[in-house]
Amino acid sequence: MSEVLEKIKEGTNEVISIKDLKKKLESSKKLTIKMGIDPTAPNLHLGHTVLINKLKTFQDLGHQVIFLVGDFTAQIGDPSGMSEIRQTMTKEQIKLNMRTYTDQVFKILDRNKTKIVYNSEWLGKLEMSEFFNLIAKSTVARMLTRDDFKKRYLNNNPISMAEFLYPLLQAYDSVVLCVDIEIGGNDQKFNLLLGREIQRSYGFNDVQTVITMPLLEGTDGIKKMSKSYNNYIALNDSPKDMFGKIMSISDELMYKYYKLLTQVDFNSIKNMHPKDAKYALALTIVERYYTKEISLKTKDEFDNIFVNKNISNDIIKKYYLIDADVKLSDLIFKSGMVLSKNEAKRIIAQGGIKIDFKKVNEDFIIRCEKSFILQIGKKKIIKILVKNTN
RNA sequence: GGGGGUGUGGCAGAGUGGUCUAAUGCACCAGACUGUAAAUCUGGCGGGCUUGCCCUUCGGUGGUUCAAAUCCAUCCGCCCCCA
Repeated sequence: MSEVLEKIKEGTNEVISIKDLKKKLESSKKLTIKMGIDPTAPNLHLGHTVLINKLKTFQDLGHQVIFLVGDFTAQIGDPSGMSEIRQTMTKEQIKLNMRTYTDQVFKILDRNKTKIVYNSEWLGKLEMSEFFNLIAKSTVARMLTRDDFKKRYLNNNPISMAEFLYPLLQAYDSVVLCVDIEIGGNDQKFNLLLGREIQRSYGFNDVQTVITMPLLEGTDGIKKMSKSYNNYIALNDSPKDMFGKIMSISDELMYKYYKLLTQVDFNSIKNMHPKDAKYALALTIVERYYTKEISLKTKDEFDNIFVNKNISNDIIKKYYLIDADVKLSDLIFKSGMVLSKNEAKRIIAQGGIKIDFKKVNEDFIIRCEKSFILQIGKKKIIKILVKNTN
């Protein structure tokens, strides 16, 4: 039993409370574990996998895992950690995002053993009277104890009634689903704890155990991984992007990623050269979401491009040059790799353009004689194919 | 309902008639150095071209003025206090 408990506790930020959890595990009842994600972005990313992995632990122990898609709550917007009012999302946006979610989840969880639910199923049908019954169970003062609400309130920043009530809806999910354990990110702590209180108000004898997981920083190493900060590594990023993004993180962050995303023993990597350790991490992650073969191939490609400066045809984007004469800046703009011609000119002026691996300046004249490789900065590489006019 | 305040570039935040494409910081992009690291340094960071000029931007609209982010009117958003 203590072995199981250790396994569950591993990597968590907090378990509230351990005593609860122990009791539940000892009851040998099949427990219901919930984790919810609002489909506010089309992709799940590695940050989410920290939670999903923990869910997987419970699944492997034979418990019932519920993956909750917050299609209803997404319309309101979780205010957690937000310093400003959230844009509400339309049903269409949400639907679009939801479509890709479940497949991505099953890259980790067992499809046959996972229950997927959508909270619009019950929240969408909630009677006004029942809704008031719910919100009567908490108080304004209680809500304002939440740090981000308090900060916003003190800074005279707006808090909409909708987001103010959000935590109650999440708590209500736990009531409807009779959840024994809820898993969430560290920033979810308030919402998760409120779930306990609300369950109690609804007459639950045993309220949910709360497990919080540390937040995974994004590739910038500062903010939490999130679509809105554009610092994420998505589960359906191409192997090349996934590999590249991991290689570009700082060493310090790499060790955190090891801790939160892999089971690798720290002792086995601490003596490695950071670069090699990072290679190993990138390989591990890409392998998990693709295959070993793909991960190895991706590494080769990566080395080819960035170490050997040797680019093979099948790994770069292609662009067909049709016109006979094109200015360099126009070509760069037309290739779609920059947003404006001015930007193209700027990059040229700053020496950021290479053609066939040689730096070129603005006087460079493009000859429509043979195909060539165009590099814009370090990361954008495309091959320009000269269309044969005859 | 009454009173006060506020709205500036992706974000934060200066600017209260011309010198404003708008200080500064963050973010972002490029270069140098590297391990496509990080840190640091340098440059850039609205659009267009015939590179010197043109066009567009300070919540929206209208106005005053030779000249408006800045003044006036009006509308919209947001915050606070009183009820």
